[in-house]
Amino acid sequence: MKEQLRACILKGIEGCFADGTLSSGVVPAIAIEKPAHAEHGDFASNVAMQMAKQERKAPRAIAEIIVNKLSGSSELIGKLEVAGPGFINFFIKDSAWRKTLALIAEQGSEFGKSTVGAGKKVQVEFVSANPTGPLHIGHGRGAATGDAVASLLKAAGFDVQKEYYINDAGNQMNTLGLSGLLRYRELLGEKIEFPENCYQGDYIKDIARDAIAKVGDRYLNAPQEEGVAYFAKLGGDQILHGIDLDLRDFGVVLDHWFSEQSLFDDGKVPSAIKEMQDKGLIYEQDGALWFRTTDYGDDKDRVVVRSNGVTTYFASDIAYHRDKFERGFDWVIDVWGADHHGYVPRLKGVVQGLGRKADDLGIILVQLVSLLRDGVPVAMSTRSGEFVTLKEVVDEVGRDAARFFFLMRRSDSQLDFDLELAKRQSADNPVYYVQYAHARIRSIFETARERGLAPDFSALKLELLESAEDLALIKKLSLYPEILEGAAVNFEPHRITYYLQELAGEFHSFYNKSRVIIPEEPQLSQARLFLLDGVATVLKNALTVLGISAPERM
RNA sequence: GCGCCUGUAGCUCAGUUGGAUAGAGCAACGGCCUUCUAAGCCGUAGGUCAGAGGUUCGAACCCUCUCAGGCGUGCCA
Repeated sequence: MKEQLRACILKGIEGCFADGTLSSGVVPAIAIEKPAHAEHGDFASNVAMQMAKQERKAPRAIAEIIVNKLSGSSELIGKLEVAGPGFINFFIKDSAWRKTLALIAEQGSEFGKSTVGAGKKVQVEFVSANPTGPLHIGHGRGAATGDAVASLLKAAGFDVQKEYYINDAGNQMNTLGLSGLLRYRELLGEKIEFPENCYQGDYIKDIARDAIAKVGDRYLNAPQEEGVAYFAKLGGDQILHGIDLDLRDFGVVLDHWFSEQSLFDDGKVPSAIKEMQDKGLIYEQDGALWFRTTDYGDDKDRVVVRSNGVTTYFASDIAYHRDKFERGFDWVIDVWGADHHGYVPRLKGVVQGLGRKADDLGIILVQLVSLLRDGVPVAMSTRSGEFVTLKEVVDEVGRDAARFFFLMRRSDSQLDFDLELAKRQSADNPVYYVQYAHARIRSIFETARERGLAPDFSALKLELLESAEDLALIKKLSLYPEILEGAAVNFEPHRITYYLQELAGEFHSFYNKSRVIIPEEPQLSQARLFLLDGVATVLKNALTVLGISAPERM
């Protein structure tokens, strides 16, 4: 709708140049916005104000000229006004709005999707939690965000792959192995002082028990290194498997799992370091190798290989991101916890060092989640192992509510997640509010059928949809495509949750004011059924893109 | 110290990338079910957009400074 209008205005201005009513010949970028107040029309543009300088005329005068040119020139525009300091207000004809409904019916689940992505290859990497413990609620927000962004980008026409990076190569794996080994020895009767820096959670004991079942006491008296290696492998595999299951229960299915260790096995870490050395981006000092991240705006250079010869996590990251681009991705997106924000400059530096643009790497920072129960904070401490896991949350509130709540806020603002609110089945709870709208519509169709009013959209009289409520709903529906696209390219799934609440609200208002099944007015009934079918389609499309179900009945 | 993020109604948050009289939900108060799902709707009230300057026709949004909170600042991951 906006685009059509934009083309219209452009044609009008060019027309003015052609007949001499305007003279500068310079057309500014035409901004079209949706005014905050209905009396300012469906859309408004400030082109006249933008042209004022070049034209050497008062904005309102320019606006008048354009309005004269435009009036009657399009079947889109019903009424035009010059207002305020020089705005042009556009009132779109109702008939033009109603065309959205036909479009929705025609496109169905495709409605809202676009092709801006043009098939560009994008990778979204998210969660990527260390395989040293189960996913907690913070990972849940990252998972919901990454998954939603991936599916938004897909809807915007990108070719998207979802990847999980497994940090299976650092110190933490030794710690995991040691934790397992100690619990194992403890279970076999040894008295153990369990170190504070080991993983405290009970899942470690489960791993130890599993080991006893598998290998008995084989590692009781074996050299410690062997035991640590064994438990690192066993624990890592089991925990990773559990993570995959938890994610699947949450509705998240990764396309690819990438092992950090494989970078070493395939020699990709040294070759990446060599490339950077050859480019002069890595230098030696104090026996260590440093990457010149300060060339790219970082506070200080960063160590890649320590003086003891061991590579850092950063070295793996260089190799990993180099590998991503070598796999042919045009655009690489990382979803991180906001506590990693300090890594942004150095990784942007790496990407540029690889000969890419800084923007070829997109980074989404996901802020902390505070868990509440009826407004009271739930105590959480990762150190003691008393964290709340994603699985516990999903089991308690359900997948749909959990996903919706995680996506309700901008990812870089902190999130309060109230378990009791998420479970509540009332208007307080936005998930149910939205889903209820969908179920309600389906229920109306059910009732219509029972009463012998079979939907028949072959001879529609859409002009009967003329009430304020009818049109408000239609206008809200026609907004969906641009909302979807904006949410995708800005990595902002919360725009969809807000839109859903607005659309559901518009529907509930409609419902309380308008009747759909009216025996004495079959044509209006059919038109309204057609309208509601469109509402249900858009509700479902938007819920689906967030990975949330649209129930038929509640 | 330096860097990043945040500061909008009592609470939780939006604000279409600089537009017209700053919005929604919750909480509060008052109404609406013999009618297609009350898991719903309507109304009332609520604001120094942290503060101070600046940029311009126009600022919650851009620039500078100040204040408050969070995070980061390792040859850990």
